[in-house]
Amino acid sequence: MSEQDSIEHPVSEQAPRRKRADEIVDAIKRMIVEHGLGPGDRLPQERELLAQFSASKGTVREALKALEVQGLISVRTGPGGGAFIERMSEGRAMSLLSNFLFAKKLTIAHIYEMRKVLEPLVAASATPHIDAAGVKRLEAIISIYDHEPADATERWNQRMAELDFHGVVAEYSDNPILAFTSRFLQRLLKDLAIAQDIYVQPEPVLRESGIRHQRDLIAAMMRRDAQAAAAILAEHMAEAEQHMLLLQARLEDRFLSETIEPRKRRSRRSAS
Amino acid sequence: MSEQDSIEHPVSEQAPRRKRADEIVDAIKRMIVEHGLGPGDRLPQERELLAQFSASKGTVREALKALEVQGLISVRTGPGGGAFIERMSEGRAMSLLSNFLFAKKLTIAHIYEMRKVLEPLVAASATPHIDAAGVKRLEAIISIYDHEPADATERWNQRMAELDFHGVVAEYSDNPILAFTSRFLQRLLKDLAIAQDIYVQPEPVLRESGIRHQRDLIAAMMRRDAQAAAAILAEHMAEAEQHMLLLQARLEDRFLSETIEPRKRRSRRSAS
DNA sequence: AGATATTTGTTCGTATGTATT
DNA sequence: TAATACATACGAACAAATATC
Repeated sequence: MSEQDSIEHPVSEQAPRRKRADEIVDAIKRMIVEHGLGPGDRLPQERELLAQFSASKGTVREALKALEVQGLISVRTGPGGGAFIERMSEGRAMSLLSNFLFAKKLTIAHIYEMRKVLEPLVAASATPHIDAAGVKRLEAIISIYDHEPADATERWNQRMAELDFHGVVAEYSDNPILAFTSRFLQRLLKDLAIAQDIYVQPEPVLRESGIRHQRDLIAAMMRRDAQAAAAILAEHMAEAEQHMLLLQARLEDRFLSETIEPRKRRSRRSAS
Repeated sequence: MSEQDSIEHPVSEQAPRRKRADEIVDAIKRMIVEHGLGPGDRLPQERELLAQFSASKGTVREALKALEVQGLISVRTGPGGGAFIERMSEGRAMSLLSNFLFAKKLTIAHIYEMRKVLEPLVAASATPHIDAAGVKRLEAIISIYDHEPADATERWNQRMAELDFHGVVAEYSDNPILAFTSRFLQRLLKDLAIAQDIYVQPEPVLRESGIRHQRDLIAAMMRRDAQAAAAILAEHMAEAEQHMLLLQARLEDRFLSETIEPRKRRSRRSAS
């Protein structure tokens, strides 16, 4: 059942004896596309599904749970309730993806390697579509961090807002996969443990420079100059990367000097 | 249960009455991290979980199903069987993500907008790590399409192999998120309906040029010239994009001329 | 190869919870 | 408030898969 999603190569690899629940998952998926069901439409209720697949409640329920986790349906109780087609939220997609990347050890360098080339693209593709409301939102976000933070908490909030700034820009991109990737990278930065350490460090001079870049960006977008917008973001990203890597290096130095043993093994434990 | 994954804003929105099965999902997740369980380690068996959560079999099975769909565990029957920690496969991660992007209407232009900047990056980051075995694999792939295809099927296989070429290069990148994104874009191209139409069209001169680029790339990587590798791929991608957009335009022309009505809504679905 | 023990997979009947009217 | 329509949860019994001897 590893790759039962989407349409795969019909290699017909001698039927690995699928489980009933997984068959039902696929059957319901087919039902959805065949009947052209869209968000908000309702599937047959449990009773009917039981009859249709001649399966028991528990089994059908397992199948529905699987679809729910994939973000394809949501289930409501009560009269008129049942399973309804959903469109997967971006947040859920990101959570699912995070589970995959959790094992791989991502670094700030990895993330910025992509942001350096993607954020300029995002800015350029958002430029034709930004409007007054968008500009207003961007300026509201800037106002969160246009002043010295009072304490560590505010400092942290300011760093999060800086990332949100780029998230809002991405909302105006007409490229869905680019916008998603950009925002996902922002979320990874928020989650990365090392980044979290960095975000509570006082920053040297980056803030003024960052804000200047962002105001320049807004101006460029308002005069529909996509090329300029991209150039500004390229510079901004290069600067941010430098800054993050520098702080990271400092943190690691401090960590090493505080540590006695050079390598402290993180012994995975087994329950067997 | 929309966003119970990872740490979300603790807005404390008055306990939306979580479902038992979802509570168990979270409890097991916590159990995994607290005990530091890694791939291959086994969870307690159903019987024990029933006791531990004092829940019924159906309920814990629902929870296990949810974890299974998320790629976190897999369940085996028989003696010594049970639920085992898995590391999510790339294929599964891509399937999950596809479900999210399915609703958005992606175009070839969207995908190549990203590939143009990402593939050069991939090539550069793979350059220090490619080895003789990798070069051999790449050359084997090239040999699939270094000649005129005999029929439509072979033509299609050749186009798939061209995409696989870049997938293999990505395997040697040291940037996990970059490699994943690159390979995901390749998969999207394989799946995109329009792209599938294009791939059965005879190509004009692109093949020789593409193969030349790829041989140049191999040479650049072997002499560890990351910058040259990136430059070659930038050119290659620009050419491929041109080619795809041109063929797409031709297909659309043909489609329009065959159609009586100027705008024939491409209704994804009929039955509703 | 076959028997057996172990563990998940499925079913059925029933009871409880929840939202609509 | 009560009736209704639906999902949610429980428990016991049985079926199927698989490792071990």
